[in-house]
Amino acid sequence: MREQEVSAASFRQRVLALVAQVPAGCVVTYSQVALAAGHPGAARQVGGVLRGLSPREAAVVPWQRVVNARGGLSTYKVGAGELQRALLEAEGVRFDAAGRLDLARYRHLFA
DNA sequence: GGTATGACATGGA
DNA sequence: TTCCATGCCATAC
Repeated sequence: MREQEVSAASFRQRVLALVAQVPAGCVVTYSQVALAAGHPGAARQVGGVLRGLSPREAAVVPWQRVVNARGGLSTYKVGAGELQRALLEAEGVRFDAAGRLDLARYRHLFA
């Protein structure tokens, strides 16, 4: 999606476009996505968008690369958390004993 | 069009 | 550093 199209899209569309930009092996926080989408403070809605992803969208958008500010996973669906962690580890992201990843190391910054 | 909801963030204890 | 309460705001009903 081009930048013009992104700016004209709804918050939901922007979130999907932004998350799609995150390269493998990197992650971003909900607040980062909200800010980049032009709605600072709407971090909660980022989760709301990902919550309602259709199976087809979930297959295209790397939703597993979106984590909370503590570097932890916040998936609400039982099982999704394990899947998310497995996907990230497959991309080279390591988790510590507390189940959190090193944001300072894996965080992706939007342009 | 109003109300309820929620995959978060942040500050204080 | 962890736990609780409060604020925020687009979506879904």
